[in-house]
Formats: sequence, C-alpha cells, structure tokens
Amino acid sequence: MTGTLTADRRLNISQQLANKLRDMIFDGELKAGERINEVHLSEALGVSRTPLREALTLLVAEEALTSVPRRGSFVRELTRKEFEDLYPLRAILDPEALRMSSVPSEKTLATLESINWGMRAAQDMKTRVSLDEAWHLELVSGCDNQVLIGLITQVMNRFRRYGLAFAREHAIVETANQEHIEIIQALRDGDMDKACEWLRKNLTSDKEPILAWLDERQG
Amino acid sequence: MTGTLTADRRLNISQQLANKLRDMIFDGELKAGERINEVHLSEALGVSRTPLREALTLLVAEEALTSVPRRGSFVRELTRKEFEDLYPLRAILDPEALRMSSVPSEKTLATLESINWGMRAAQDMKTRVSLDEAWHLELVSGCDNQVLIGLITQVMNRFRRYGLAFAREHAIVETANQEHIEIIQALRDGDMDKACEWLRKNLTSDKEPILAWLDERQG
DNA sequence: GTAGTGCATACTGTATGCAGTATGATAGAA
DNA sequence: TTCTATCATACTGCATACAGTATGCACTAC
Repeated sequence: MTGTLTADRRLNISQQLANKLRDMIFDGELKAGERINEVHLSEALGVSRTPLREALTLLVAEEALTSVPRRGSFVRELTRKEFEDLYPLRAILDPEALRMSSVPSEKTLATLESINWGMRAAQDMKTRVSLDEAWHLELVSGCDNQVLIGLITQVMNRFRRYGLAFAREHAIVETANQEHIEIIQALRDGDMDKACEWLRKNLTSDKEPILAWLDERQG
Repeated sequence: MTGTLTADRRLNISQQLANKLRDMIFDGELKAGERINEVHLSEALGVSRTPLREALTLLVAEEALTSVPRRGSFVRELTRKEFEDLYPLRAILDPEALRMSSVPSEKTLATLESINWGMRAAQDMKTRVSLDEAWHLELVSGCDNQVLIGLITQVMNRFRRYGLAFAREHAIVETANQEHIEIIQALRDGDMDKACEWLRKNLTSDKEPILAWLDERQG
C-alpha cells in the first residue's frame, strides 16, 4: 500500500505526496480525526519529513487537514454541518457556469454522452464517482472562467469524501445517469433554462440519503 | 522594511511568513512576475529556507504565486483575463449568501453602519479597501455557511491586488458608501430583493474603470 | 483520595548541508 | 554571423540534525 509514489518527474515529491495523501484520505487509510505523525508517515512513504510537511501544508490549505501549531495535523472529521454547508454550493455554481458557457459543440455533447456511458458501465464506485466528476467538469468547462471552475473543483473535492463514503455503502443511482441524459438533450434542443433546471436537480437529488447515512454513522 | 515578523507565538514562522509575504505582494515589495529567490528572501527576512518554503507552498495554494518545479516560485501577474474571471463571482456569491442569511439584527446593522462611517473617514486607500472588505464580510456573515464565506474570502483576497493597485491611483468612490447605505436601508425595511439588487450593483460598479486602468497599465 | 508539580519522552519547528538540475556564457564549427 | 555544444554557476529539492515544546505519568504533599 504505502510505497510507490508515481515518480512523475514533472512533479516534485511534495506534490506527489499531496496526491498520495489525498488518496489515502479518500480511501480511509488515513481516518477522520486521526493525528498525522510526521516521522512515522514519512518513513512509511520512504521520504523525509521536509517534503511531507510541504504536502501537509497543501492539504491544510485544501481543508482536507487541520493544523494545530505545535500539536500537529489532523484529518478533518466528516460533519453534518460541513456537508450542509457544501451541499447547496454546487447547485449555485454549476448552473451559473453553464449559463456563462457558449452553446456546446456536438463534440462536447458526444464527450458528455460517452462519459455518461462509461459511468453506467463502471464496476466500482470509485471510478463511477470519478467519472461523474469528470462529466460535470466537462459540462462546465465551456464557461471559460478558470477561477469559477477552480471553485467548483474545490467544492467537488471537499464533497468527495462524503459522496464516496456514501456511495461505497449504497449501490445507487440510476437516476444520475438519467438526469445527465436530460441535460444533454436540453442542450441539444438549445433550451438552457431546462438544462440548468435539470442540472440543479441532479446536484441536489442525493442530499437526503447522504444526510440519513451521516446521521446513522455518527449517531 | 523586511525584518520584524509579528512574533505571534500562536503561529509558527511559516504562517507568519505567509502573512508577511501576502502583504509584501499587495504592497508591491514583491512585484508581479518576479521570481522568488529562496536564499536571498530567507536571509532578508532572517529565517531559514524551510519555513519560507512552507509559506511559499501556502501562497501557491492561494494562487498568489505560481510554482514551476525545479525553476522556483513566481509572483502571479495581474492579467485582464483573471480580472474578468474574478469579477462576476462576488456578484454571484455574495447575494446568494445574503439570501441565505437570517434577518439581520439591529446590532449587525449598526455594525455595518459603523464600518461604513469608518470607511468614509479613512485616510489611506489601504485601510479603506480593508474596511470595505470587512463590511462585506460582516454583511454575509449571517448566512452561517463557513464554506461559502470561505469562497467569498478567497475571491476577495485574489481580487484585492487589482482593487488595491487601482484604488491607490484613483481616489474613488463616494458611490460605494452610498450603495452600502442603500443596502442597509433595504435590510431595515425587510426588503431582501432590493438589498440583493443593490449589493449586486455595489459589486459590479467599478468594473469598467479598473479594466481601463489595467489596459492602460499593460498596454 | 485528590490535586499539583516535576520530569521523561516523543513530537513538531527550524536550520543547515549536500545533491541534482536549470540557465547563461563562452567557445568552436558551419 | 549563427547555431550548437560544453561547462560554470546558482538555484531548487531533499535529507538530516538539533532545538523547543506539548503531553502523560509518577511522585509528593495535603
């Protein structure tokens, strides 16, 4: 498990570590609330503490970790409050980005359909979630606003821990696929209002089940 | 200039450095496009490279710097494109936050008025901009959504370099004060729609002058 | 039995040194 | 003159060592 950083020569070790740690958090290898021991973790990953600390700094900035000076870094807990804060934001940002977009080309629409097919075919929940994210990023990519796309990506990344943990326990959502199809169809028809409405629906449909799961999980 | 980190014992040097560097960027001591020499800068600030590099990592995450592996960190340029990307976002996020808020208490309204007075009285542009930011944060603080407030703060921080650089050369904006008063009045009247409309106006009124200034500046 | 103090220990914070790589200059050939 | 190759130099990347601090436990006093 631990070893084998991807050894991408374009990235320095700090950045590779940040990617690795992100995965470890999503996969539960680093558990919510856990304190990060820099010495142990750096040894387990076969690097020194310096690049590890730089990676930790990055993850703190991403709010995946919290840092208490002179106490260390901790994996952020999943809380009902954070979930409720995160949840409405995509439904605000994504339709706004879609409206900013130029009319999508047939090529873009074909890509969306292709990703949607892949999602349907995907075996494990992790790739399915990942393809869902790719689908939405493709959808909003036409807005030509890197900062907005960055905000969406941030919210998406913070949300992922909730969505992934939930999806692993519940083999959900034929519905998401169907909603995607509706959105694509509306765009083909040039009906932006309808597309945005379906998008909003797509981004709010799984709130209740996740909330129920969260409540059950932490009592 | 350089020395004297605030020596806040609650923060470690990396975090103090991040604050210091942020200021140096806003104040133009570190110029747009400039390459950061870790050795020189750490010596000038009287620290070693390790905490400096951690601070740089943070600023890269905040998009104040860019990082090119094995080449170093660079102060981000101010570009027309980034400005145009940033500009509409506050007008999307802030009204949304305001709508989420509970009806503001008289205490909150009084605080808003007080900050607005301070703004009017402020001598230098830096404190005026800073009070304007404080005013807007106070306005949206009622939404009880830390993530949304975080996004607004991010956009605000990235925007600050544009607003500050512009404001320094143009002793603007009686209008901002007046718009704030309108918003406060609308809230007092319980007219949320009107408040949001004025807020949107307040957040879009200085686009053209800043754009003109930007174009003139970089030819 | 409980509260408080001192000490051992383990961790984070910071400095420093060395290795590897990008860059610019200089020299040589076309 | 211009292009290329080689080398010197200066910087970033990373490891390591040391300093400072938080924490838990034991011991003592009450």
